[in-house]
Amino acid sequence: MSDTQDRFERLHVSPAYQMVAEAIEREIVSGRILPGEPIGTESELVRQFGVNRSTVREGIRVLEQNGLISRNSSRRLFACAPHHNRLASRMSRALVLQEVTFRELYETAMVLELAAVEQAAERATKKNIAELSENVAKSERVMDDPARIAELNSEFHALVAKASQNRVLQLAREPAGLLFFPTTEVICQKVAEGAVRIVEANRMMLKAIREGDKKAALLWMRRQVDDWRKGFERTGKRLDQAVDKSYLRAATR
Amino acid sequence: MSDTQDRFERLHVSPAYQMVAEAIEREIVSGRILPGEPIGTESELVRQFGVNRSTVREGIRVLEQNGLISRNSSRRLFACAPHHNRLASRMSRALVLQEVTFRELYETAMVLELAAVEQAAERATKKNIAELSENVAKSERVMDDPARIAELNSEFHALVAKASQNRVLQLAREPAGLLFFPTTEVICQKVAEGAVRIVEANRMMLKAIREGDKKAALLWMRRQVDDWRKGFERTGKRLDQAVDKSYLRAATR
DNA sequence: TCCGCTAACTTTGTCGGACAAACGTCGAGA
DNA sequence: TCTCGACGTTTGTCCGACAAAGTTAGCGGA
Repeated sequence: MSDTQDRFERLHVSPAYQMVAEAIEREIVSGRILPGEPIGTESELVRQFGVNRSTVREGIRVLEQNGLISRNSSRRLFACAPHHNRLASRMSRALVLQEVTFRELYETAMVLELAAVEQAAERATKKNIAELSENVAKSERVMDDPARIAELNSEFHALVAKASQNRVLQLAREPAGLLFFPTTEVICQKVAEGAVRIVEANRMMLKAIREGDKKAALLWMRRQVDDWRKGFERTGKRLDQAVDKSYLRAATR
Repeated sequence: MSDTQDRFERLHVSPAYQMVAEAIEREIVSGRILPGEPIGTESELVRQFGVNRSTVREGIRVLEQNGLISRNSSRRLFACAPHHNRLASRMSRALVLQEVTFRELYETAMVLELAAVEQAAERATKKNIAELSENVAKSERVMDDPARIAELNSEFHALVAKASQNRVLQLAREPAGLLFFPTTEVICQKVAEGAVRIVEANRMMLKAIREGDKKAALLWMRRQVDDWRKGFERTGKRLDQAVDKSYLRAATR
């Protein structure tokens, strides 16, 4: 047998559940099924694909995880355009499992946050500014609650990215942001003036964004991220240490 | 019945398949199961969790999509630290379905590629430089094949990001990169000197990285991304147009 | 003794059928 | 007209089964 020349290369057969997933995925990605449209019941899919319900259900799990389909309150299936935030927490988890260091996080956050605030100063809408204002106002009311400050600061930066009107940038900064900003809690606990400086910087960034003053916006963002590094080092940790798994809880909700 | 005060809030019961997935996820994320370690057979999991095999299999699909477990050649399950590349293509798809514009892509790519090349100039290892050199050499041999040039250029930028030794930055640029660089194919087809300028810029970036010359590295990167925009506009498309679904094929492989 | 081959055994992918709980619907009664 | 309950539908889960592919053990030959 083995003396005959191989004429054909092995053909790889996808499992049926994967073909089900891919078939539905194609319909959604191509736009033939629009976000919000129902996919049909499981039995319906069983009938259409001619496979068993268990098989259909495995395919559904795949698509659900990819954010391409979802179940509404009544558990019926419908298509949805995956919002990147859903995927960002997965990426954060990947980063932690890869044991990335705080330095990697810091350097990347610096680049992305600067870009975000610069574009925000250029394009923020009234609504964006209102959201940022409310965030700053809330922060000013909880200056002595490090957890709350960290949470609001995280939200502030997400809002800045949103104000940039650049969804690609929003996506790019999200995974790092999810890991980076929760660390400000520890810093606020250890460094007395931590919270004050954070909220001051945010207030100044808001002002700069409102006035369209890119220079000032960049200045205060840089100052805040720099502050983060100084504060971080003052808590006794080193930048080249890996980001702890404990930050995942905050990042993955 | 309804006149009695609500004493308890509705308790939300997760489906069994989800609990299976979460239980295994916890073990991996916490480090009690290390990447590469086997998870056990389906029957084994059936025995441990006391649920049906169909239920276990649905849980497995969830984890597989999250990149936390995988099947090796013999289809046995084992844990793995999700490599972000796996997730990046899903993010690219999310971006396309959100109909992000080429402008968003361009602006973000500019920021991220500049940061990547700057850090690469600072930290590239011999191995990184060898990889980059080989990439440039390959490109020089296929100057008249736009598809191949686009592919190699995409790889070049991925290698630059790798040379930055910053995995968070690598992750952040990947989704945009997957969509951005395939577009160079069309540009090379329409703009005569396109391929020449791309390869020249890459050659100069390689030189700058080898010499640790950040300034030059930044200059050539900026020039290449600027070139992209000019070339893009010369093909008759507008920056504010949404990224086409057709680019997904290249991005999701 | 060591190596290769065959025959079990195991595991995965798929199937058919089944049932309880939750949900939606629709008609009867207030 | 509005409310409520019976009914059918759908989902989540279970059981049992089988073919195909992979793995292991044992056997025979060199």
